[in-house]
Amino acid sequence: MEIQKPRGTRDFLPQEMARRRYVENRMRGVAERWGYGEIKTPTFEHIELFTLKSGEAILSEIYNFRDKGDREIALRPELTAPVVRMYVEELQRTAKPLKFYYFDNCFRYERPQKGRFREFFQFGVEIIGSAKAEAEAEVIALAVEMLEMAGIRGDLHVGHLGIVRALLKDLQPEHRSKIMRLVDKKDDKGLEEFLDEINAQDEMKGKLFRLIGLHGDNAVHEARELIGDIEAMSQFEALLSLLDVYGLEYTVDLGIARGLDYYTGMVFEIYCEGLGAQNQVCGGGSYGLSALFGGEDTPSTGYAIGFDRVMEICEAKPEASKRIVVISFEDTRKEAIAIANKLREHVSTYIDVMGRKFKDQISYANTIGASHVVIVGKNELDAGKVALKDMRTGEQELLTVEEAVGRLKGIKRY
RNA sequence: GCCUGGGUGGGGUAGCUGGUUAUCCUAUGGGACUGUGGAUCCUACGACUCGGGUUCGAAUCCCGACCCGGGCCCCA
Repeated sequence: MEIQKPRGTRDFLPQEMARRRYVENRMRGVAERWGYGEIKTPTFEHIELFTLKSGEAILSEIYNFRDKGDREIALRPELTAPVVRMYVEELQRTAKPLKFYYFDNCFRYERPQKGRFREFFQFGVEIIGSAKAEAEAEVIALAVEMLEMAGIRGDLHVGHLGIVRALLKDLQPEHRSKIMRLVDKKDDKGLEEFLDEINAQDEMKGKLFRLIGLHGDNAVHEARELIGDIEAMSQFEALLSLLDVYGLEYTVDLGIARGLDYYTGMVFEIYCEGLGAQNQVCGGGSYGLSALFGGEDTPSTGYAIGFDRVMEICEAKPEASKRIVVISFEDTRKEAIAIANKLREHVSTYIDVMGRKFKDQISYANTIGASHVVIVGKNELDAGKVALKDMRTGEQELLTVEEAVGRLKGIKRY
């Protein structure tokens, strides 16, 4: 019986890895230019980290196990919780704001689908220590630019939980959470039923439905009329005006909600075409998690990009690197290896390891798409030179190794 | 966890109203052409996802598992 990879995991071959690294590096470049520093956290954590954040319900979708020391361990299903844990554990007394980015694999026990795997990759950033609209706007702008660098233009939707929450402030906390979940699901019918069930006032009901239905240019003004002059409203307006400064296009959507209480205000999502049911490539918002993990309250904001979904739709193609193949004969193998080693200081160089004959070596060079071939034969060596052959034109010339290196270094990639 | 479509060599396929040795293309290894590539020829390798059942006989029909795709649920 042949062993297969576990369900929902993937192998990446060199061609695909080249694409992934290319996009990854472009995203890294953006993060670095914006002054964010890379961090790395463990692949596994104590399971409480994730149940504290998301509740016991996530256990069914988590890879967990008991280790030999009888600790309950989980493979990380996301990276925000580990980052905040790291902050609480060792960085609370450092200058704010802290700006981090990460790119790593995460694990969730879910049914695989298009754009959904059991091992998947997230590229994310967190900015820790600021509750200001400036931080929120920066994070959103950074997300958009990162996606643009990957060649992706999505639909940006921005909302603010504080506005809907203010409307619900007199309700019991459990009722509020339940309502936020229903809003997030866009389950209007369920929402209506639940509101009836708890005997919500008609006035509030009406306002709630109007709020979450607001979209587009006038959404903010209408929201202000509905809800009045509250702090969340002002901050949201401040945020939107900053998004204008960044030149971003966005849709106001107060229907973006989160059932979980640690979200503090701004939330945003970016959607793309071509992904089927998993059309969200990026999600983020402002949150307060550190108190939950035993630290001081620290406002933060961040996002995570679904890297695999980005790769699914992006057309970015790295330039193919040039490849050189050194070709030799039975009586010049050793000299050829030495020459190949010199070429390797400057260009990607192959040499036969199959004991192939001359003609088959050229044939192999052809099938792997070598741009040039360096022929090391007795005739050439006697003249102190090698033959450099351009595989595209077929032209060939006698050069010293140094001359050949110079020639190859000057060649543009293609 | 639910609904739905599908699994034939490494890749792509024919066969699938049961009946010889499972078809073809491609890729790969070796060889021929004995220091100049994509060709040609020879040769090798290599599959019915797995397990039950029906049958004289199953790639083909039935059931289950596994895997892949699409949609739900979830989306921290």
